[in-house]
Amino acid sequence: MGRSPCCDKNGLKKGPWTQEEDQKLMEYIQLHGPGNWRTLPKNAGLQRCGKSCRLRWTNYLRPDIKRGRFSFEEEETIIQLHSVMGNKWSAIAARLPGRTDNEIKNYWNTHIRKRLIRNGIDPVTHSPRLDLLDLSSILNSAQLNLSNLLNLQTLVNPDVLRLATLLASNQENQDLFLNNQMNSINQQTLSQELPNCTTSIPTSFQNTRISNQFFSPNLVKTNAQIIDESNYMPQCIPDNHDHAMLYSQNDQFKASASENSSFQSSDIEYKSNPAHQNFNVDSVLSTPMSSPTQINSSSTFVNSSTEDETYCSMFKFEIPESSFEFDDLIYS
DNA sequence: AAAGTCTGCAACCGCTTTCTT
DNA sequence: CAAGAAAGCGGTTGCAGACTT
Repeated sequence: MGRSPCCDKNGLKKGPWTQEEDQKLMEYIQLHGPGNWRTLPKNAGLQRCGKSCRLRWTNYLRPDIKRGRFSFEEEETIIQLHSVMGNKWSAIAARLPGRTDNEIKNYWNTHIRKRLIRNGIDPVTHSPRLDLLDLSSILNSAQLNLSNLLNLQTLVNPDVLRLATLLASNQENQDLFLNNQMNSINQQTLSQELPNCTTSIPTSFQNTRISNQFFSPNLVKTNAQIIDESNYMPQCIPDNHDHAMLYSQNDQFKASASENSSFQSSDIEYKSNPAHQNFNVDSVLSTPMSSPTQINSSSTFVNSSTEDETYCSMFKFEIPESSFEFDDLIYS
């Protein structure tokens, strides 16, 4: 069947609306209400097609539209809903009173999407972009070298062995390995350990798991600065023994930690999200820096805000000496 | 200061879904 | 039930203003 565009007719105006046109449209709708868009332009004295009038009304002139910058809460809602619904802008807009689907779509494309990409998060899947992972530091490790892997083949996780065969291979294979490694550790090694999060668990895997399972409903977000910029990238395996990074697979949290913490409690500002019911930063900040900090669902904080719109949340914790042993990769 | 480039967003396009006759 | 119109929807475009060179 197909329909020709409603604005194809000669004489109908296109492009930005003038104040006079807006006024005519609003006055008409105030008198007659919205709807019947086909006849509306003629009756209202507008040289526009009905569709153009409808869009102008629904996206701009409607009295219940909230204008202005999106709040943190709105942005969090958009990200969370998008992770579930994808590009269903109207469905997302239905849960954000006063915001139109067009506005949310624009905001996503111009702000949120870019920020997620910048932070190493795939805006489509809301997962970390493992293609950005740099394996070089891992592979240069004395404990994680090729000979070790091959010598221990009877003990280690089969996925680790796969690494040995993939060392000279391409990035895609490396990604595959890491995905498998993460999944197997998440689902098998850690299943009995959580939610206590003992420090015997390889820290990076431990927190990847935690953030997904326990923190995602309680998003805390603020302007934040990464402590160690050089290490701010999606990374699941500690790059050395006293520093590790973590992030969640759905952009709910990102964090980094260092045994030689470069920040002190007094340096940290934090904001709590009202939606985060169990937020309790004091318990973390009161924990002596020298003692291991156990992570639990009520222990989060964020670094001080910066000019940059790099949003992230951070967990502070310490990694015990030599916590990341090669044995950590062995099935328990 | 001028030209070029980037960014944000309103508006449009065309396809799909829903409604009306 | 079918056909056509209206409305809904998501992707894309174009332009004004901001920013950079």
